[in-house]
Amino acid sequence: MTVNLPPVYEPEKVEDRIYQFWLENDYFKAPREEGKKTFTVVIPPPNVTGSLHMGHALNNTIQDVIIRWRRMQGFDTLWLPGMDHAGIATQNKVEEHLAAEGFSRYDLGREKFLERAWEWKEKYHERILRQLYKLGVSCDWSRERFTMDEGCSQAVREVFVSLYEQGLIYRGDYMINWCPRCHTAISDIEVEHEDTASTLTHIRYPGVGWDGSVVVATTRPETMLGDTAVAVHPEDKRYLDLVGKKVLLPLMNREIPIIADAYVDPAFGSGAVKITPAHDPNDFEIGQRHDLEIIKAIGNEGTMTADMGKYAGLDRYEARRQIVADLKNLGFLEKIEDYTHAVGHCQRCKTEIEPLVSLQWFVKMKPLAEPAVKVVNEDKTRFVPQRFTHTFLNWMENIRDWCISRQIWWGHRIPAWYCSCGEMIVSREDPSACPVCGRSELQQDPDVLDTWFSSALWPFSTLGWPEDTPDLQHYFPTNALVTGYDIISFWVARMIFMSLKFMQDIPFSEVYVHGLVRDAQGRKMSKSLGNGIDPLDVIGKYGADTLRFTLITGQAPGNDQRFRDENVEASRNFSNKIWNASRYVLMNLEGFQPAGLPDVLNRHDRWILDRFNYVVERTTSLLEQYELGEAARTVYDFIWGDFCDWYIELSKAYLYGKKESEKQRTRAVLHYILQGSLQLLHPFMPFISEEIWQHLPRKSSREALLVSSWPKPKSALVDQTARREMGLVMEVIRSIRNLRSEIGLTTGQKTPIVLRAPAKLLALFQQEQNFLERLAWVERTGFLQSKDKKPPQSLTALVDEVEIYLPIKGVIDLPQEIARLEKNLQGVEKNLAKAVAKLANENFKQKAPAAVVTKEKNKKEEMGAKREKLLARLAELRKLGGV
RNA sequence: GGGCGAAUAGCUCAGGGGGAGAGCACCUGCCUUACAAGCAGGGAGCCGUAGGUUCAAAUCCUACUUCGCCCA
Repeated sequence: MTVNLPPVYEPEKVEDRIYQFWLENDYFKAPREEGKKTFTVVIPPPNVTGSLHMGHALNNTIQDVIIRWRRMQGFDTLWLPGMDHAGIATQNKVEEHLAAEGFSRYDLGREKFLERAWEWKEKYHERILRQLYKLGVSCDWSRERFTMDEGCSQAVREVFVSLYEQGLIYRGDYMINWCPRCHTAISDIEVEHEDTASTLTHIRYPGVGWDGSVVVATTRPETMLGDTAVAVHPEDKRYLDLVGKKVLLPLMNREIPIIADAYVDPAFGSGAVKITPAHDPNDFEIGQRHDLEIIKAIGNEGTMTADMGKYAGLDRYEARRQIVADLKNLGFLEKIEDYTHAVGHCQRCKTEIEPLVSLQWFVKMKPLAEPAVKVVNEDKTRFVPQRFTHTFLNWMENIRDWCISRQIWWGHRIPAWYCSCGEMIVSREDPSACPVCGRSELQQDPDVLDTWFSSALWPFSTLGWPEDTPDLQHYFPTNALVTGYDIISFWVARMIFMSLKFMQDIPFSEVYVHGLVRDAQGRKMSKSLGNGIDPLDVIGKYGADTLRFTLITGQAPGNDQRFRDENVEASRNFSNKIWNASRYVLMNLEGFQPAGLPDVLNRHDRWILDRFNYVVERTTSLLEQYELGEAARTVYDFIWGDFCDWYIELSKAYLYGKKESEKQRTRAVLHYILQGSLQLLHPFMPFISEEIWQHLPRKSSREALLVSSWPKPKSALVDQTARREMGLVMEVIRSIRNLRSEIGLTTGQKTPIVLRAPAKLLALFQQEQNFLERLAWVERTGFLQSKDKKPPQSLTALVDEVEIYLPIKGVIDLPQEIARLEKNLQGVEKNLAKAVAKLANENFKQKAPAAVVTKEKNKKEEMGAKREKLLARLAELRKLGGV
């Protein structure tokens, strides 16, 4: 074969073609082979709101690494892709878009608005798909799903109706979080709390039928209009007499009772708190306990309700100003203090949340949460890293009922219908008539379900549930779920309890949790800061492999990472290194027919094979532990540090030499190692590895790298002797290079050296002479037995028992050489002292493992010998210098 | 207030009970026929502070400091 590859890797000429090649051959398609071990991952469906950001790139790269590796390991592998309709987020986007055209969703009406939303979905769906292709992910596109497609919608309806029938979904007036801008209820976890500088307003409520007054403090004076009680702690002596009496609510002139409730913190403020059941979650609960009236002071627009007298219709903030002013004028204002507290904001639009009481649908959480807690406690579903188990359990154990209705249009409409006779029908099929009165004019509930309701079913709805499909039987439960720690409670927790409820099984056995991708300064990437980096830009500039490798090597489980240009360049350089190493091998492989490893291998071959074998074992074990970053670094170190820096350099002596048998043997090993390296590399850098693989001579011409077999460690390749001997040879070469560099020799200026060593080691270096001279720019090597006389006028170095002499023509720079050796000696003495101290300790000798003690003994001997030699050498030099 | 994480070379970070690591940056020398996106060499760190466990602590435990995140 002829090889004509450019000396710089050009990913843009390779990646699209390779992806197309994979697609055309259906390599990503899960084969569903009966009896074969499966490995399933469902994608965290990206929102169809816009385009993918760096977090998606990380998330999908991690999944692809895992999936490609498992596929190569021979699992029946399914990576199921899809996207999420992202209710509020998408609706907001579409509304923004409409606003730019000058109208609102109400101008359009529900049906037309939904058409626009679907158009939006189609557009961004396409866009996201293209981005995923660019990233190189190996999803089974034939099984792609969407949370609002027919099957998923079917699943949603089945779950809703079934939970309703079991009393686990109910409709009721409860405290919810209302976003006045999105005009919808949102669940507790969609509220982001943020510490805000505010004020604490102290208001005096005068007694009714008794002398005196009670002072209450609030951060939200405007809610006082809806107060229906003042509460104190039952054991608070200051107020014992007052419980049961009444106060007059200023401005509204309403008489409200003083009640006792243990919720009240007697140490806070005056120990008395105003109770507004309609506008505070805790007050609401107190209101339930004491059967208090609920008076809505603030309506859905964030303005004061019609019953609020002169304040009716005012914006809540404006009302606050006026109320405070009025209280002051009327003498009810006690004082105003600065105060910092957490204020809830809408996750989507950052508007301040208004707690409101309203009629919504809820999922009763307690019965669903308990089994979920159980499976996690029993390790049936395992979080990696483990500490995220706490996040999950903490949330699950303190869970409140889940508000699932949303007052928007884009999403799964609630399958409840109302008849004018008062009947409510919840049904799997759209009802045509009221079962009670027979009327056919039924109104479907206008609300849609929380987006997370459908994503909670994702691991089984995508496999065909509620139908009992072959895919569902074969691929469920899934194996790994890969996601960011920010959505453990939103998504992971809900999948677990829904799956337990409807599949009677866990949805996945492992949850790999990754962190955020931040900018180079460690800030969160965000639109408002404008510091986001588009993964497509990086791919355009450096290629997808480079982006992937950067993200993976920056990845420590559960931790955030910074995205820095330097790291991207390092990865790009690595891909170029691989490219050029492969070029070298390929150039030397013309006419080569792979036939496995030769029977006779020399020391260099045995060394690199031993190293490779170790790297296979280590990489595999790191992947099993989800230590993807470490795994990638292990492969990097091997390819660059062992294969390129050493084996390829060693191989040149054979390939450029005359012996045909040596050429053949070396070619076989180069081929073997390159082939194996590409396999280890493939999950991380799929494109470049596949591209090179396609140029590599193979037994079968059709085979693609991504369906080749993941290497397995082989005990036959383990070679301690080669490891030890080559370790020594390499160390000696490094020492010679070091000596040469100390005196400023360039690679062109070759020097003779003399090695002095015990006979058995001398033999090793005589065998390696050619390589040593090549790699250390040596022109002549002299060999001396330990008993022979040392050469004069030389620089020296010591490796193990090998003394290295670099003869110097003319005069050595004595002071410099003495300083160098003294520094050397310092290090040796430090290590020697440590070893001696340890060995002098009886406890150490008794309690430390034998291997450690032996090691320490060897160290002591080695360091002792080294010290002797250095001292002798120093004495010599000092004598020469007359010091 | 409760929980979690981070603190290691100038920078960004791995590692993890027994001789301090990488990449980048920096210094020196090299265009050595795979690669200057490269090669060879080098300097550089009481592994946050204080205690404790241990024969042995950068590593495990406790407290503290600083920074960050989550929950109330």
